[in-house]
Amino acid sequence: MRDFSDMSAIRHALSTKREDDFAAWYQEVVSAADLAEESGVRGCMVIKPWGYGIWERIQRLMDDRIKAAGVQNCYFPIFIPLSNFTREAEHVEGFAKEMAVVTHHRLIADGKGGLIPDPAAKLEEPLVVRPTSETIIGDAMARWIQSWRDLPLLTNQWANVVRWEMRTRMFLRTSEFLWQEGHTAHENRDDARTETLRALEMYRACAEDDLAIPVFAGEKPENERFPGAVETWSIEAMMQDGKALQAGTSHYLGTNFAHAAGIKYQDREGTETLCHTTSWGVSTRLVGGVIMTHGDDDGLRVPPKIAPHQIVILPMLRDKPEDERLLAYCEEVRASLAALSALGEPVRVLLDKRPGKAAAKRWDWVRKGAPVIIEVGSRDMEGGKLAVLRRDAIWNLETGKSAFSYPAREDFVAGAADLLAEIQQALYAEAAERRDANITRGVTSMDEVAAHFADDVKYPGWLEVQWSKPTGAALDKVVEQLKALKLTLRNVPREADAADGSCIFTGEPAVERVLVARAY
RNA sequence: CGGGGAGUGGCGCAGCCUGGUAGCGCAUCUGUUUUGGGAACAGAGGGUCGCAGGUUCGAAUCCUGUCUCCCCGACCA
Repeated sequence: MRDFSDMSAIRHALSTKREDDFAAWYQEVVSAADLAEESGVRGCMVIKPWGYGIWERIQRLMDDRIKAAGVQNCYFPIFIPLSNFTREAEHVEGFAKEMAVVTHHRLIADGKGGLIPDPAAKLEEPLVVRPTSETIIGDAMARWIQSWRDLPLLTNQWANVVRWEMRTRMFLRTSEFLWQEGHTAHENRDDARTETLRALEMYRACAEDDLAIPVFAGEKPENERFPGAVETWSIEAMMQDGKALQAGTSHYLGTNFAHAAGIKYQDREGTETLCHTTSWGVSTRLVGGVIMTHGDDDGLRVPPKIAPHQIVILPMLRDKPEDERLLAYCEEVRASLAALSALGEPVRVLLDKRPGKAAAKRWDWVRKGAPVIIEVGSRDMEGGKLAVLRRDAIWNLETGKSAFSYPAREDFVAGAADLLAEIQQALYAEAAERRDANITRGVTSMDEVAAHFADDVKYPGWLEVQWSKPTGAALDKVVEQLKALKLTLRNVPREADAADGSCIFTGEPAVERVLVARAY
């Protein structure tokens, strides 16, 4: 991994640099960019307006893609009867250890000023707070599908889910998180697999085009499969510390869940047949991915497509009567920018009229990562100019000062849409270049793997190795070997070259190339 | 869930070992002087020290329990 910067003389907006302590830096960004805060409830966070605004943008863009594919939104209950889970053995085993369970429906006074669950109000059957909704949506599908004419059934829901995680991190792994889960049912394997891959490519497009995060889309190895799935596919992104983040998953579930829930249809010949189902999801974890892909030592940098405010205007108020004229001028600038269209949508501009010095507010917006920050003083107003700061390049590396430019107002407005598109592209290019520079190919032995990931190697990045795709016990052995080095198998990228060597683990002829990395 | 660390004004911390009426920096508010780039000075407000018990004349400080956060591990689409 290349150096984050050689700008040691610069006074950055954060106190922790990525290079010094990436985990501490991450937490500082979450708090300094005003994204989220601890709630006092284990593993649960309060998502603040700027953080939620980014999530809402992601939601909007993803929802458009989902609907464009003909998938319809629904909403299913948060509570799932415990017995639903016992129908699919692997599924229950996969989630049993991390489920929150509701057992009572009433509280009574404990006589000591507190409240306890009323023993008389114990539920006949405990309700599980959904960790994912395959089982309850499967029930609905079984009711909704009778004929081949009812297929495919394409549904999605935006919801919160709860998984009682042992170790949590803001956005990356929280006990409760927000996500979308698509659930579809099809006539046959081919149709279901096509849908699984459609969703996967939708995630790739959203990650790369909207979040500016380059990803590898590919199939997960057998040991990483979703409980109950026949195939699990993922998009994998490289964070700035070289670790991998699984940013979205798409599963081909075969007939496993259809069998468990009785999702059947009469085919064209009148034969009762099990459906083939899929499920796919992305979550608020994507916000964590944005932070660790685009954040820098001054805070977050939000790609324009998902920035709640793409351009922020800061009037240099003096707390004097002439402020009014300046504000009126800034409002004109705001209106002319808001009338533009950039990246396919109206430009989102904020005129930040809060009292306070422009410089202080500027650093606020730098930490939050607004793509473009404009400062306007009375002299700018007289000269018809603006002071413009691009968040993706805020430092003049020669002077160590903020890299303001001072275009004429009309020129800036005329070029604003292009500027936002350029920033979106620049963030993607920077991330893609960094990722590609940190993937090593051609490693042919476990000794080389161990050396590559030795403790004194600061940014080992990822390996792409050839393997024979072992299964069962042979795969378990590989996983154990990698685990000793804190490594995991990520996925087999669809676009990877064909194998032409031997398996790095077994020595047998290789059949494909798989990514190996440390992971979140 | 195992090992380690931590919870004291909004934020960051000191005080705790060796109990004796709570302190610093930043932020906030007021005033003055400034101000084209993260202002200076002066003054003011704000905390039952995570929570619950216990020991004691007296607890931020000692003891027990508990909750939450951070790091390592186990676990984890």
